[in-house]
Amino acid sequence: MTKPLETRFDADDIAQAERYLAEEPPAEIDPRVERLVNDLIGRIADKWTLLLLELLEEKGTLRFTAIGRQVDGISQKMLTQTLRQMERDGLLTRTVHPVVPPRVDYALTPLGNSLSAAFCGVWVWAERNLETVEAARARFDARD
Amino acid sequence: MTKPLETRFDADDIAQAERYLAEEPPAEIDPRVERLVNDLIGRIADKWTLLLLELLEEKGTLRFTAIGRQVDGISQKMLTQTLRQMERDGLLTRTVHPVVPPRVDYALTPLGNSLSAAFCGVWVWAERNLETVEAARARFDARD
DNA sequence: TGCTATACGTACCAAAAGGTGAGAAATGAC
DNA sequence: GTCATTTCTCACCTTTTGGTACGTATAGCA
Repeated sequence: MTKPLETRFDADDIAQAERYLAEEPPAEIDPRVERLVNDLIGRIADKWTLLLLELLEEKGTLRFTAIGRQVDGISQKMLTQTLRQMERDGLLTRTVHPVVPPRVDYALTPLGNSLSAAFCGVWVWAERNLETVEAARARFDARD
Repeated sequence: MTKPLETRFDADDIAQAERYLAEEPPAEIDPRVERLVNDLIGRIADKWTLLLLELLEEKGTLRFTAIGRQVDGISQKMLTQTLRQMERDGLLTRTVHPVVPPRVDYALTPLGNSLSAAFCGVWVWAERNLETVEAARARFDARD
């Protein structure tokens, strides 16, 4: 996280996340739907996806190399792959400007913004409980 | 998801998630902390961790084989590995009963519960936007 | 005297994920 | 003419991940 949370999540994002949390869940769940949801969770719960989501939420529209420079440790291959996947899932738009050298802009869609907002609580949790987790690990590793 | 969300997240969980969302974020972030948070996110944003978290939140205390039976597709090895990792991170407790045959109970700690609550918004998002994502994929795959 | 049940550890192997480096395509700067 | 620029794709290789199968300990039961 390069900026405080308020830079990345505005009042609307937080309001939407709260609406999600307050909302009535569906009464019964089709096992077929269940499988698809687990599948979807498996897809979006990916390190690079999460980091790109966060970055684009914070910075808005960015081009390929700019993203690469700002996400520490990502290889070009992973960047291309993750962006393509997110585009396929409808999380971001990819705009190719037919100029030379090529210029491609990436930006979150409303769907991408809503996912980012949904993850807001997880980021906050991670920030708040970082030390607790570190301490738990130290304790675990210490006992024999 | 085998049960509606209200089965897994009670009013307290949701209230806590809302408190997270409403809360003031820290003003500035140490790059060292940033690295650790990204690291932590990478660790918990794992398919099996998420599914175990969900299951234990829903069912409470469970023993090893019971978990294995209820999480579709997990191998014994992955189950052991994921449980051990979660225990190390302080997300769950492992209680060995010295009986024969052995009996080991797993249950979430308050920290585990809070993480589960933090993921509440993501589950809701996945449920609500499943069809949107599927449609986006179909559209993406269709255009040559 | 086997046989079963439970919760693993471990060794070996296959599959998947990911890194690296080359190349492609077109144009403006030198 | 050639060099850099940008956004990739592709092929090759290494690393990581995960599956399978087998071993272990021990009390109760037939």
